Amino acid sequence: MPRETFNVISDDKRQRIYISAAKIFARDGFAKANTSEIAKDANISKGSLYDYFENKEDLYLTVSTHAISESRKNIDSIIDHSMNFFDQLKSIFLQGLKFVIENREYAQLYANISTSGMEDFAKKLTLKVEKHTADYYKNALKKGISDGIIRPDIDIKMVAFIINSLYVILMISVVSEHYRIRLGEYFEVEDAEIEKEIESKIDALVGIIRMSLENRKETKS
Amino acid sequence: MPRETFNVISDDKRQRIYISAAKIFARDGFAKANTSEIAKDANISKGSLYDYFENKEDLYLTVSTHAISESRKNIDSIIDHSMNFFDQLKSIFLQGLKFVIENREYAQLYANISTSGMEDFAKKLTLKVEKHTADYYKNALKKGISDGIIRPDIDIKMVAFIINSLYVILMISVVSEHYRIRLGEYFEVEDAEIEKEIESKIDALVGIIRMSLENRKETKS
Amino acid sequence: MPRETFNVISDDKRQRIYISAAKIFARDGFAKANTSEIAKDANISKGSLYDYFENKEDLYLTVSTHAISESRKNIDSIIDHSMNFFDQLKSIFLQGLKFVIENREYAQLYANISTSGMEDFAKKLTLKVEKHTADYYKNALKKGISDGIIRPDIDIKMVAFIINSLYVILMISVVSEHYRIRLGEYFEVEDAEIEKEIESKIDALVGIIRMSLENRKETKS
Amino acid sequence: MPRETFNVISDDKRQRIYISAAKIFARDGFAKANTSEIAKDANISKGSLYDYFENKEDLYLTVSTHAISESRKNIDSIIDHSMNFFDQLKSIFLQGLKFVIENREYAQLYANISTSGMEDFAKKLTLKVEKHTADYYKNALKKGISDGIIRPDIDIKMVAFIINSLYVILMISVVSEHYRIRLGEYFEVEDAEIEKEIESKIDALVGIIRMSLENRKETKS
DNA sequence: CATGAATGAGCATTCATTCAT
DNA sequence: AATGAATGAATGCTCATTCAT
Repeated sequence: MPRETFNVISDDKRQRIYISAAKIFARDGFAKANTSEIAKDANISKGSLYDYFENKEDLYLTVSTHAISESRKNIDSIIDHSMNFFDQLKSIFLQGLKFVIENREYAQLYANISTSGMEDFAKKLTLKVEKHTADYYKNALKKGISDGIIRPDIDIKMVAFIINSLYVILMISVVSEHYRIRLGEYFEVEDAEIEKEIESKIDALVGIIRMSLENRKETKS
Repeated sequence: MPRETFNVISDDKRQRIYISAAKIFARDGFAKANTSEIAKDANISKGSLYDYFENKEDLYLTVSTHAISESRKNIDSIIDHSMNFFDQLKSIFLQGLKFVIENREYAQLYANISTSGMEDFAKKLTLKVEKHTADYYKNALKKGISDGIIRPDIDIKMVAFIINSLYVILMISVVSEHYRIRLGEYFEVEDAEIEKEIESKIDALVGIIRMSLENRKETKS
Repeated sequence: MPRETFNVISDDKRQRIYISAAKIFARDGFAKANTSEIAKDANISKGSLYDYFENKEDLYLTVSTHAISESRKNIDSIIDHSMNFFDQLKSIFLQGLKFVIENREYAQLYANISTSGMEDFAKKLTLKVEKHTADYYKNALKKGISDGIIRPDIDIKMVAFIINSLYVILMISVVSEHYRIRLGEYFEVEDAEIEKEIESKIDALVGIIRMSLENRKETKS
Repeated sequence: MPRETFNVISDDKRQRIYISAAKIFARDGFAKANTSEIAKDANISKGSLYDYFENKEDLYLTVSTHAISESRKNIDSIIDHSMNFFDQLKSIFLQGLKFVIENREYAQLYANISTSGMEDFAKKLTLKVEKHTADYYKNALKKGISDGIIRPDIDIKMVAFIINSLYVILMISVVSEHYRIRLGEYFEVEDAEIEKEIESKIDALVGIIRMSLENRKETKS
């Protein structure tokens, strides 16, 4: 929904806008964020911002969509469908963690969509994000079953939901103060160690998932 | 942190303030919420609001703390430590769902703590909420192990974290537009059916958890 | 349409607002007028202005309605229905002129309603102003006819329209630069003498009207 | 005052600018009108507009002058100085009405000059418009007197002023919401019938003027 | 000559907070 | 203790005008 002009400007300028808007929206949330500050931070004028976007909401939606799209591209780029499902999972969790650490604002923008007052944004953004991921998990599970490495009696929808829920919570635990503190409490680690802790626990987490899903007959044979 | 006067006023007035503030903060989020509207909705004057609370943040903190405390009391009241762990889990999930449906605002207030701009609130609120829950799960798991119904080789912290994460996501999926849409996509149901869907899936979810944790030797014997 | 609060404040403050708003709206027109300047000029805060009025339009409408109502009250107060119609006319024109000179802003507010972009205001204001005046003229003319001093064959509606049109143009000629220059050109006088010129010509104008309307039979008899 | 470039461009482009600017200034008034919209409507760039005109005011002045000049040319073209004065009057009113109906924007531009905030414009525009008309009426009246068809005892300046005032009000009553409503109230007709009503009343209006001015001796003889 | 992206002063309106009554 | 009028900083957005291309 950004105006035509936004697609015409230099890549550099467009990037600065993405970065500044992501940073400030991520830090302050939609309502508190200040469009003037975003313009100043991106080193453009307020007027230009409104040449590129219809209004604050349009800017927010655009930058959030961009953030989500980048996150997805990042994950998609490392998925190897020929890999064993559980190895894929591990790659996804590790790569996701890496991306979130390097792009905290993007994860925060994602987290904010679930907030009060963001219902309109959720209606416009959520489906396009989640459907892709849900479909991936469901298909990968089906394939795992037909490949004989996953138990055929699982509830695919439920398992997909559970796996992605754990992914979401882990990633948000990097960028949200609340979830950081919560994770620190569960794992009994200091704030500064959260990222390392998460990374070190991914193996174990995928192990638990594997233990629940793996086809035992397969294992025995 | 509310002023002393807040504890002196009639229970009815205090309740009205809790209800109105919860409703409006839950609907709009902290930044967008309007203190005048809260005062009007609670049928008190703006001046009184500022007699009871230092500022908007104090009001928010107070009402959120109240909401979280109510949620906890509700869960605690139905926990029966003598029950089988998995049955306790099922009770907790069902009771939590019921409470969230009846007190959507409370769950929304909880969800909002994880938002951008709420870091200060998280620092003040999160620990007191999560520690209690984390401790419960860890102790219950330990007891399950010593009772022989839970495999002794599990990572207690991790399992506690996973179980509560699923609880949190399920509850937030009732009240957050984003998570509702997401859950609808995973389970392939319409928005209107979300609550029923969650309720109907709790059995299966606890079943999966049980399958992963249950002590097989015990089962075999 | 002003808010309740506007009726509650001190008369002095209310007057200051009327005066400042009338002055600035009259000087700049609706679009160019600055609400901050009005507040400052009235010695109140911007916030208060918006406590009293919903928005700029509401303020404009309120102050214009007040201006028109004052103008009318002023004329009504000197109309003596027992007087000869032509003498009434003369009183009205003279009194109107005096009021306009002393309350230029009020006349300017009236003049502005006819401007481009003021259609919405006209729809809300015009009828209530003009109906009263139109009715007065029509009734006074009817009475003049039945009293035998006005020719019975006149087109009452047309004559009422003509008389009021001349009144309107004369009054606006005091306050509108355009109409001042125009009147100066017709009467061949300098700008500084406009008011005196108008006053001195009222006799002649009413004389012309009388000449057109007076019942000649009556005169002859 | 437009820049030289404005006289160099194609007639078509110049016309488009006149039409678009007249339309938008007439609709919104000077302050509210948007130069970007005018440029877009005229199918030229904003930059070009500022190549042709110094600023918004220059554009306004130029287009208003053009509008007034067109109005005058239109009237002048049908005046037949050899005609009886009252027949000339009738022609002028009828032709003026026709022109206003077909060129509403031009009449609105004229009407707007009398508005608050337009004083500078009035100083630059009014005289050149009104002097021509005032002179015409004064001369025509003098000729009428010397021809013996108009009473020699009239106040020529006053009569010229009155006649033109009625012309002005009638014409503005077509294009100004305020004056339309007002006229509708005096003549007791619906808005949709205003134009027809004015046309049908021109005969009567000129009749009244004739009755006041006509030389009775002439008539009797 | 023409273009339209860029600028930033300017403005209507909101809202947390204070304080006189 | 309660009230709600008063305050003014803050903010989203507009638009006349400029200027590099």
